[in-house]
Amino acid sequence: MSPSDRKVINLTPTSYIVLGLVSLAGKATPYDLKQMVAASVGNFFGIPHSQLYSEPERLTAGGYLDEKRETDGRRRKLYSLTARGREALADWIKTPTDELYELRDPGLLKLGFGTDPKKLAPVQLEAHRRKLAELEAIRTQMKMNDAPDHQLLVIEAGIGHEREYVRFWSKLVKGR
Amino acid sequence: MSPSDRKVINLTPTSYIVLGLVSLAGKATPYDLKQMVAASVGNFFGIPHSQLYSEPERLTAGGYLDEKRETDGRRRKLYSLTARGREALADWIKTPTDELYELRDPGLLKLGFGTDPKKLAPVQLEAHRRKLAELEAIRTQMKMNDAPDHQLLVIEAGIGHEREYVRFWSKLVKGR
DNA sequence: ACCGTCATGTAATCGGTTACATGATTCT
DNA sequence: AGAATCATGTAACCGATTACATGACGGT
Repeated sequence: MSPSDRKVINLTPTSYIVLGLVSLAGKATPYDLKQMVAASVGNFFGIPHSQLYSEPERLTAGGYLDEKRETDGRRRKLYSLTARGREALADWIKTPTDELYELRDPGLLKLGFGTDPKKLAPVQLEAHRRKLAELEAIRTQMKMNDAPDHQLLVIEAGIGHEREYVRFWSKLVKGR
Repeated sequence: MSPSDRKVINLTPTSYIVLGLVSLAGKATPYDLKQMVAASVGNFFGIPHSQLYSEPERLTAGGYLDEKRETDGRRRKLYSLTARGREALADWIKTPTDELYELRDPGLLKLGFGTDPKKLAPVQLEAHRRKLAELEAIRTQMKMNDAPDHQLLVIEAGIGHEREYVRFWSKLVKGR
């Protein structure tokens, strides 16, 4: 593809996730991405697998990724970074942001609209406890594998939040 | 509109926010909704004002809201709940959910992809401190206005999370 | 050889975002 | 009266979700 028919596309958070993961892997198929997402960002929000097929296509159209199809039976699509993609990713990574999170929490939403906390709190507490345990298991795993420090930190941030949630819903279970 | 040409629509979290706020207000214009959002859910995630025009239309088409236009000069649209809307909202509120949050945090994302924490942490810390102060101000305000307990709780959950963030980024500022 | 699960993809739709535009108040 | 801000809306586009579908592989 010549630079002239490169389509102008928008880079969304999802785009950077894909670029970042491809960068970590060197080359990746959508399925590889799916696995990597499940082990990392997927812990905090879901990306449907179909988007891990469409987003790389978009990024390829924009000139950020390079797509190669295998020639063997499965003919999977293999993506890797172009120079442009590498640069865009590096720029994004190195620019600090003061943007805050977006938190969509159906439990808190229902609470705010007046659901009975006695009914809701136990269910949420249980779910958050499970999630907390999951994250702690991941942390243990990462430590064993000598995962880089910054990745560990992200999981630890998640653990901190889950602890906070557990405290919060525990209070409500007890009737505050 | 007769029930037969009621369009089948999906109720998303946004739908319930609109239904819930209309319920609290009795009647509301999109602009009223905008104000209410800013004072509540808006603290945790943004809803563009245009959606507070389109979503009520969708809900009206689905038979959940009733739309009346003022006859005076401004001819604003006034929405109120239909029986169907009231029922859908009540059902949603009273059904506990074990669904967890979705957290989109650009700061954590960059951290995970290896940004320099020394650069990022101060910026994030500052932003979270400001947000924390905001939420605390809202809490004070709500207490003075005798806001219902459950609404206070939501803000307090937010405060808990902001404190956690402040702890987290503080550690990183200090170089951990 | 068959069956279940893992893996790989496409199509259609729709909610949500961005951009554009203008009318009504309020303040100086 | 003019400027600035508040308020109100529409239109176009696109990223994201849902649903549909099939191919490959591993175990029994």
